[in-house]
Amino acid sequence: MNSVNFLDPAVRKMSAARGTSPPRGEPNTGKPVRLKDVAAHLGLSPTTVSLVMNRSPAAKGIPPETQERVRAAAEELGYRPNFIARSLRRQRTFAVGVLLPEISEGYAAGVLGGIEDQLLQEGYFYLVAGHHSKPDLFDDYLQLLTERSVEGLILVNTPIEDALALPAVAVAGHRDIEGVTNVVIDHEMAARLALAHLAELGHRRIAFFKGHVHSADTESRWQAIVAASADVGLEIDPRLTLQLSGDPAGEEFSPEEGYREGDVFGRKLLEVGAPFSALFAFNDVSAIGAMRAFSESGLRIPDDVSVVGFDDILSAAFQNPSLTTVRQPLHEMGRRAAAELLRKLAAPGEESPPAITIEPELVVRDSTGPARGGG
Amino acid sequence: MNSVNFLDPAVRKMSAARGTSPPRGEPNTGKPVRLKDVAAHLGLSPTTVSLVMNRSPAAKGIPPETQERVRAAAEELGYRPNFIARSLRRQRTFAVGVLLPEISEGYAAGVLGGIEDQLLQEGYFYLVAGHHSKPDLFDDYLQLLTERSVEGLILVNTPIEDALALPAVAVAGHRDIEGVTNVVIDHEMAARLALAHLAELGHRRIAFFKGHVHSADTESRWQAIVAASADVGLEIDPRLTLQLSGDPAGEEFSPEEGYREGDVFGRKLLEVGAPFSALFAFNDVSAIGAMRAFSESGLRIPDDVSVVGFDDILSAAFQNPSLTTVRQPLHEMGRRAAAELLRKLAAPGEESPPAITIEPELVVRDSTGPARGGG
DNA sequence: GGGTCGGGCTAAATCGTTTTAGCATGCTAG
DNA sequence: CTAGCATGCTAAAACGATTTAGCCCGACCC
Repeated sequence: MNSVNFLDPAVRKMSAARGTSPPRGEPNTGKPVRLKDVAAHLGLSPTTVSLVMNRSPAAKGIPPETQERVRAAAEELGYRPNFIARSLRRQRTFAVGVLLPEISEGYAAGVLGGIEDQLLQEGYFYLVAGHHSKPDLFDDYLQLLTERSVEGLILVNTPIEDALALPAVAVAGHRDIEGVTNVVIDHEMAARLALAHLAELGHRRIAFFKGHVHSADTESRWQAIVAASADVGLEIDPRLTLQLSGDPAGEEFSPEEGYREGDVFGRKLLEVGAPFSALFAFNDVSAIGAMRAFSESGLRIPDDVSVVGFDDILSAAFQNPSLTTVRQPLHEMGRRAAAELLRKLAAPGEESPPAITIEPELVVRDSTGPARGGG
Repeated sequence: MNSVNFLDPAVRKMSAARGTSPPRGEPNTGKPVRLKDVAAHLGLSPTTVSLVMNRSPAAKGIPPETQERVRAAAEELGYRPNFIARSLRRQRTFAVGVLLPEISEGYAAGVLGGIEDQLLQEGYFYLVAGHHSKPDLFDDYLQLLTERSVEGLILVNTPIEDALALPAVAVAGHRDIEGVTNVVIDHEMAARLALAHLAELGHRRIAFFKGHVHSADTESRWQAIVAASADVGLEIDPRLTLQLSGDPAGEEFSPEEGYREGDVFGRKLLEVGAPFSALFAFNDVSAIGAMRAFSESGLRIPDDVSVVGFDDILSAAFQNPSLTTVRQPLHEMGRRAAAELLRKLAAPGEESPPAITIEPELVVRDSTGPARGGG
């Protein structure tokens, strides 16, 4: 555990940086070079070569001169250790499994990007399985990943029932599972950021879109909004609080649907008749839909109504006007999830936190402005 | 090769579907069950168990009754073969490597989704490495992937110099590399679709955004546009042809930059003074930027100017007006790339096509309409 | 000169499979 | 009675590393 060796990613990184690749000129002779070949070439035993290459503490008995010879030969022959063989012997694969609905979905792709960065930086690889939200595939892929000896799991937007046999971290996990750390956004902070911003602009009557009942985020975020409203002295008008219906899988519904829903609910809001000068939507797509509805009703944004979204999807910046929104740092969430998993792997016994909260960020753009008159 | 065995993905799929997981009630007893354990439990040799589990042709000598006993025991004990050990022995990993700039970028994520679907369907996994367009990382990751014994490579938007030691397929490959199959979009068809659509609406004077000089797509698409224009009898006015500058890495530049560039070039177009009734942009982000510039100059879309984009990014549908665009079927391109790679792996000797062209699709939305008056 | 110690290595077991080569046993054919 | 041949299995050698337990040799000590 405490030995510095070649299997250790840190050492791998070093040797990679050192350019251990075979000399430019020499063509790759058919078969790869094995440890045995290097040993034979030097008239030494594989043991010796292995000890030297891994900088094993047991190699301290081997004189520096021999060590140099070994390393030179390895370089010359273009020796690259076979990771499979190593994994088998060491019972370590330096690989983790990632379960997610599907990659093309914006949310998961963003998180995956963060996971990717962190893992590769630490010398790990990962295997991804997209289950398209079909629960029976969860188990199948869990099996396959386990067969492949992944050391841990990251679940993105993947609800599971039972405890897992491997260390795991969940992003947007919808349940509390024993031993699984959840990476969640700090809803209190998100609500505070958005409401403080609107309050500062003079808005007093604010409309809200609540998320679908089945989404885990809905309740915690709503409670945070209620609390933050009280803090800044705002009253919430139930008539101006609309619950989106969306689809049962939570974030899974298609952007188009969410957009259309925002449009529909934006109109509903106008029909209510109660005055409001701002909308805090549950997510960007519904905010964009609502903006369209408002515009078509002749309201100008932000002059007549300010709109705040949630997520900061790519197109938020491209809207006209561009959308003020609470950014979920998806990349960061992926990074943190990966980092936490690696921590668990490194310290198997230790207690790990049940949740890691990530700070959202308010991105102020052009869809919010001062409230007119009474707000 | 022609034997049906347990390592064969097809067989794996079967057994996975059969629900070979350990009985619900029994808790996972610490260590996993090995082949040897099953053999010991039955009083048979590991050989026999292996032959049966793999449905090896050599198992024909083993009576059905024994085979049944073996399978029952495997199921009962919850035996799952260790993939690592298998990979070592068989010299097959059923894994491929994917090199791409980064996942969060819309293009690569879309393609990766397609790769994912196809590979998992065929029983393969994949290892992803994001090189952030740093050429020195290409080699490093290539090394790491090779060490991990991937069987082939898929390069997404990853320009390489030399031939590769492994079977490979490139998506948006910027060069012709010996032995690497390129998956490319059918630019001729794309140009025909867009221009026919505009011509049909009566547009005669069309402005164009050309891509950055370093992007591989730029030249082929432009030539396709020139050819298609001739076909429908349109003349191209050089004054209305603006070359985007973007960034050297081609598609790599950030959406924000692309958007801003579209805005700037949209204005430039208006300053030229030559009349035009439609714009065919190089991609959606520049199209969206240009739409903003046009709107701000008091032009109405599509009444005064029609705009056609390229790519069909998520936000194209959310624009106001929604953007008519030529869709690059990224998912499909990923699928095809993966399928072609698997084909190469299955038929090592065979010649493979230097390129696979994918058909784009015109998505007509609200940013295009009939040309007014003279077009 | 015998014992001990350290220096410089190596033999062999191991990880969990697959696969080749072949060993008993019993039956049949000649 | 014996060669030949199924039948039903198994021993053992891979695959390519890591790692434990020593081996051999010379120097040193007393």
